[in-house]
Amino acid sequence: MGPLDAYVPYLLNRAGARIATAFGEEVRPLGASLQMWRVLAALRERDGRRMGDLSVMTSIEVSTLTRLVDQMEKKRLVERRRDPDDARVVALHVTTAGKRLTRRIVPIAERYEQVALKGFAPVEVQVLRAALRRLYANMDELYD
Amino acid sequence: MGPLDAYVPYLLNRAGARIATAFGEEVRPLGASLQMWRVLAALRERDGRRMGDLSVMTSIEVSTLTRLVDQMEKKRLVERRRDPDDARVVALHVTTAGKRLTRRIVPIAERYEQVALKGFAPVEVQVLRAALRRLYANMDELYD
DNA sequence: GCATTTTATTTGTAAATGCAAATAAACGAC
DNA sequence: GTCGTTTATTTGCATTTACAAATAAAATGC
Repeated sequence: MGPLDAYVPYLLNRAGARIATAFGEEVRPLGASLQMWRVLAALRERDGRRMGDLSVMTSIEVSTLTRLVDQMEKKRLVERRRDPDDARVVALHVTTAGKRLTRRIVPIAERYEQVALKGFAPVEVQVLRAALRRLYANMDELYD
Repeated sequence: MGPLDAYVPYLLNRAGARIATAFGEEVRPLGASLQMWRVLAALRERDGRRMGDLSVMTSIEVSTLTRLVDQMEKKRLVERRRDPDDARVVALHVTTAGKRLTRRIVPIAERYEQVALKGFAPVEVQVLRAALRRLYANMDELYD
């Protein structure tokens, strides 16, 4: 193996860690955390997702997610609702306060993406997105 | 903001989390963790790095790193040595056992990169590396 | 050279995390 | 319809993590 800074998993982690830390600091004053934002963002796309699906989407372990959602419920950002058709599943719904907070974070998130991608041509961004999706899908195969 | 799976920080985190988890499971039977590997990899490149530099390189918070190094010392993988010229700094040195473990992990790490990049043309890999470095550097500017 | 500030690491402590076990509901076989 | 199995979520508990304060040594100003 060559130098560390040619090792893709390293570069990936390093870039991800830096964005995550910076973003987390930015949303803390709003009473939110990066992980909370991930949940809100997933629900913004489609409300009423179940815990398990949220766990997959956000890459947050289910047990961690349970406790994170506990906090978010205390803050009245989301609401747990038992699925009437299948009482095992819990669906998460964003409250009005949750939507308000989401609206405040969205522009911050947009700005972060812009900063991260400063100097990238639109094509380059597309290529990067495609590469990251592909990389993720490749790792999938290890789970069979 | 559009769909989540077009949001680069999301794609970045998702891909990174998946590699990290899978890799961590793989090295656990060897008595190592992903974070330990990061330290070993950084020292493989240059032995005797100081704690602060290791923290930056590995994206592990210094206080977390201290405790991680405690464990690694207990396992006799590394050794702390005070710098004789500047008694504030602690330099980390890999032991023989540490080198042995490193040699066992390197092929696993190589395999993981190969799996992650399966189907990528060499040029595409280079473009990805460049993009990730650039993205990291862009985030740098937030720290001024 | 002494006091002040800066730099490097560690420690205290609370919060976040992850695995495994527990709970609870639905499904399937019979 | 009951029993064993699978699926979804939560809880118990030990580990990891991070922020802030503490320690300790060097550099700086005077």
